[in-house]
Amino acid sequence: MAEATWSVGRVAKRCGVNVSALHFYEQKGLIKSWRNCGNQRRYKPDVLRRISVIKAAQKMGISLEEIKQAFNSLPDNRTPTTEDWQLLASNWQQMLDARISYMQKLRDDLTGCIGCGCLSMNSCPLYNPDDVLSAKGSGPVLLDQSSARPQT
Amino acid sequence: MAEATWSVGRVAKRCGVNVSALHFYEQKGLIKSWRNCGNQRRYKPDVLRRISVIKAAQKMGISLEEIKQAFNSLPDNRTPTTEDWQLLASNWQQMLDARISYMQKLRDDLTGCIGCGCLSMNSCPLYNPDDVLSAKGSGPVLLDQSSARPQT
DNA sequence: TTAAAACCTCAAGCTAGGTTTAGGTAAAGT
DNA sequence: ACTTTACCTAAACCTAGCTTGAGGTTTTAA
Repeated sequence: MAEATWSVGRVAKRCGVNVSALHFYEQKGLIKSWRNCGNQRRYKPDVLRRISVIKAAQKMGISLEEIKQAFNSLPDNRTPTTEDWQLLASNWQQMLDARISYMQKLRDDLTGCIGCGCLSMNSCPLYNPDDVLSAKGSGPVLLDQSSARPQT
Repeated sequence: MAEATWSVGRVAKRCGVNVSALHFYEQKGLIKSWRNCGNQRRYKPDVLRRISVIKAAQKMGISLEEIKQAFNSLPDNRTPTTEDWQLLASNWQQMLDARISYMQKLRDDLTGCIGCGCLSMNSCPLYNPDDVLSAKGSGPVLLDQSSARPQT
């Protein structure tokens, strides 16, 4: 059985994040801790899963705010079960599927459009901002693609 | 034939971006202009395509810096041809394909892992930061997913 | 001809997702 | 006992990708 209580440094090391990131997540309400008699943070083991999920979700382009929302669907009074986590995951899977199709459409548009003569500026997705392509802000952050790129 | 010269406001309106964004892109070296006698920016029509490409590329998670690099492969002395643009596009397509596979792997990992019992913490991709999943920074920005999400 | 709309520059501000620094306390190893 | 390591808080700083504001000029429309 895993140990019942974790210090911030151990959690950080185990999860491959900085202590400062854990402070940050706590401040944003994504994880919780209690304090020992010397005011140091102590964590229940399930914080490890939370952090793993945070990191995985970020790679899917999900913002901390959205992750927080999703975490709100987890039970407050008990350690989340397998089913709790799977429910959460299934929502994200739908989103991922949507995102994947979107990327595929983008790739196809790129193929069809980027080099087109654009005889018809009114119908070209590249030229027309009001298309599916239009953006309102600078969306979520995606993946570290170092693994998927030739070089950086 | 399209008009031979564009003001910043007209370009902005046509492309669905703010004037401030055009200033910004110019400052970053992504687009060029010359000035009229009253010091106002004037653009050649091919700036429209550049901006469209910038916006499309951003939706694919490509940073302005990377877009700038790609633009460096375009000819300096003449308006880029269809072939010039297609060469640029084909590189990005490969990257997009890689990114799509990565997302698919993530989705599968999520399915397999998020709710697992994690009897084996040493082999679970979600628990182990040194996996493919590991990130060094907060990668490129992806897509406005407003169109691909249930609600926001 | 005059007023409004568009343009200019430069600097500061904003959001996300953290990191860094400073100054101080607690816990652990020797 | 003492020294090192870990931890604490608060505030400042960082990058990307812009936007906003201030103060002034140019173009355009009536």
